[in-house]
Amino acid sequence: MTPLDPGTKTQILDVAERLFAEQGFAATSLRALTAAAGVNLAAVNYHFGTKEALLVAVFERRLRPLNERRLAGVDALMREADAAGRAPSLEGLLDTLFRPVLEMAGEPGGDSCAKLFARVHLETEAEALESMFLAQFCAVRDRIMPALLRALPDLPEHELIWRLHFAIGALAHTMQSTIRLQWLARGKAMTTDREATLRRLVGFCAAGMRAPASKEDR
Amino acid sequence: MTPLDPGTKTQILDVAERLFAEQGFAATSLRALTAAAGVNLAAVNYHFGTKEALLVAVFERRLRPLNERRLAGVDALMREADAAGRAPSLEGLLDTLFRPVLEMAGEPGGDSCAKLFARVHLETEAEALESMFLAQFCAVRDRIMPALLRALPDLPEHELIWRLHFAIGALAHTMQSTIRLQWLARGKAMTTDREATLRRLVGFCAAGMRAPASKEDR
DNA sequence: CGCCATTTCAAACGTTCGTTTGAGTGCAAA
DNA sequence: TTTGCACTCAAACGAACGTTTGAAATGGCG
Repeated sequence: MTPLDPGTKTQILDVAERLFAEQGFAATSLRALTAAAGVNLAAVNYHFGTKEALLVAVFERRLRPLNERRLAGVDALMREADAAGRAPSLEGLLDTLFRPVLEMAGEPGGDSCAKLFARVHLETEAEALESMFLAQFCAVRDRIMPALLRALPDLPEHELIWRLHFAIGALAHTMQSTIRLQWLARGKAMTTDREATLRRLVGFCAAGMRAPASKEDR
Repeated sequence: MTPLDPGTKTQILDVAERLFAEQGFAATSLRALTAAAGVNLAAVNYHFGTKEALLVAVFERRLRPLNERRLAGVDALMREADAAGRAPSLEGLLDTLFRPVLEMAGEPGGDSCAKLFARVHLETEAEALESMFLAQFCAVRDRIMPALLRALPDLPEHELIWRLHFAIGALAHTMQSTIRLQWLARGKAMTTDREATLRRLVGFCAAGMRAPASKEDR
């Protein structure tokens, strides 16, 4: 195994992330996967144990650095805000939450993982996956929620939860694929530049989160 | 088959919609499906042809009346606006777009279909499904887009497309299940009343769509 | 009743699945 | 050179899959 050779394990992870994203977890057979990866069929079970454990490994490889960047971003924004004696900026927090996801989508293979991410975000393919997922995101949630509460001091917490829920939905739907967007545009060319997408997403969600709460819900 | 007996075909549709939503299409076997429905294994192939055709039938049963209600709603709003000589209300249009989905989720079995709907919205399980899907939604898109353009006359069309995309994401994520919301709330009880959810969703998306476009994108 | 079309049924079809096995390979340390 | 270990490989395992088949029910109609 030379430095250029990614190695069997990495090769499996790369192909798995692509095929799982394209066809879904249950619809992707280990035979097709290992054939596409150019490795032996038994290699998956040797290196990862089971197919389900492979799915968990695919996610962990991407999610760990992604959420670390998010946490570091929130911390930096909070330090800045504390130093200046003011609340953190809503746009800054949303940017910190969204940017690592869009940046991951720009890495080689990351676009597949972003799609897969959006998929599994609403599937319960594996129970082991669900627990890993929740563990990964708990830290982000617990760190960003107080920050958002400070950025939006007039918003009741349960309203903020709903709106963050909506914002995550907008992010997930954006990550899923650009096919729906293209369809929505009826063939009209759309710019899918990362910074522009991020700016639009942040702008949309920031405005939505700042909307005055209806008096029935206040 | 008495009037109380839903009949084999309906029974299959009901159970399929539930199981597909809970476990996914590929992960649901026809054996488990027919056993849960209390019908013979061969009944699916007899009544629907293939498993894939069953999935299409599951969707068509729900989507047709849903999109008819949407179209009628947009037409009514446009007639009102034309009669009064003003633009249609953005909140009204979003309500018309979202309400039939939330109402379907309130019907028996409709919650499953809403989940399934959100799932397949980002899966490409079947090619026949994709074409049925697009055909169903083309009419809605082509009818509501000009209405939204009139409600937001200052917004460039490509900006509107992006923002509608985000709004659909928020809707889809809301429909998927309340589990993620509960997790976000860290166990704090959340009201999931339909009208309140609708009001929040409409308010969030209306504010997001009305946000001034950043000068880079104008 | 007897006829016919529709529907149900148990059984089997061939295929593909995830996983296991045991022999074989290459390589670094002893 | 020999031992040990990490890894790869072809082959096979039993189970489960979607689908097909042909016979048995079912029920309305002359």
